[in-house]
Amino acid sequence: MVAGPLPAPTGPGKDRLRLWIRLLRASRTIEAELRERLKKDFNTTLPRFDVMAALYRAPEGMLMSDLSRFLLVSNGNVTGIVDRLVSEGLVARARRNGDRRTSMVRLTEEGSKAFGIIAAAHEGWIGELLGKVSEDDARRLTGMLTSFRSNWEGRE
Amino acid sequence: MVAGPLPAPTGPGKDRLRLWIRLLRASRTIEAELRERLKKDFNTTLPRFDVMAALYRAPEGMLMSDLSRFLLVSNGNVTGIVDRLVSEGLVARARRNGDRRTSMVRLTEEGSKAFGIIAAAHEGWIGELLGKVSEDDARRLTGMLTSFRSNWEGRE
DNA sequence: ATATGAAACTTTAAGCTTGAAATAATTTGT
DNA sequence: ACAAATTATTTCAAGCTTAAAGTTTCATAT
Repeated sequence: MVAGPLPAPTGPGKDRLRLWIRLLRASRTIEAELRERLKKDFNTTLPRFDVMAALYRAPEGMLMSDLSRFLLVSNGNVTGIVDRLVSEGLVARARRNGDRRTSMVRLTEEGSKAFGIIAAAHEGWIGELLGKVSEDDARRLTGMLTSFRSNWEGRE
Repeated sequence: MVAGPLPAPTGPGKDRLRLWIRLLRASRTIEAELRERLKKDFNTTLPRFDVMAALYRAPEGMLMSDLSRFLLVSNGNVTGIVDRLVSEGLVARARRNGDRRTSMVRLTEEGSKAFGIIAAAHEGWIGELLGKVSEDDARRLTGMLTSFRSNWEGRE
């Protein structure tokens, strides 16, 4: 996937292939940097951060399946990450009266406080890592990616 | 990381944060689709495909550390993936005369043939998945991401 | 009421991923 | 020549990830 810059293929379809390779390399590069900083500065991981970010935006809580859908990862995956966050006291599962299959997952007070601090650092990092992208280009790129997403969501 | 579309934050730095979120969601969406197709159609995985793609471009072979650097993953990671490819007969390690710490890793004949077939399908998939992105936007986006990369490489 | 099926979640097995520690071979400084 | 540092790689432990199978609970249709 992360194929290379050297031979510069040409021909129909190659432009999109090249775009994909660049996209993937850019996101992997940034992801790797974020992982490292999350580990060094806050002793946490990207998946944990992702889950906490989702929950932070949903004070009333989320179902496991909501988290899974929102984060684009499998059910079983979320189970493990939430288990660890619970054991660290950052997240709580609350059984519901209505449906005993489900539980509302939400940040604890401690989790919310911790996330606030990490999120502030995170936003600063992104500003730094993407600093060379002009505000203008950032908006334009975002627009293109958004239209990609809406096209995509018509699928499946 | 994969934070959401809903509240649409505003303020300085938010444009870049939003860009990053879109970038990550786009690449995860495409990656997930590719994984699934690689599994279903060829019973292989994205990491294996990545390694084979790198080796395909280097008929003379690559060192483990070259692979690691090129693919942006850790050393130990490459060891495992290559081990599995070797056990499947798709890749071979060749001890070198000069430096007995290293070995040249290359595709076997079988591996090269297999990769050719998979790569053709892969290129078709990308064309399909990114089909809604105009050639023009594709080139522009690629350009922006390329300049991001060159800025980045000045770091560390 | 009760079987049938669907939904929400967890568990499992296999593989991916990292950072750190361990091994082995080469290079460098003296 | 030889100790020390460096380089290339593997091993290890912990955690992430998926798809598939299993469990429990709920909804629906007789």
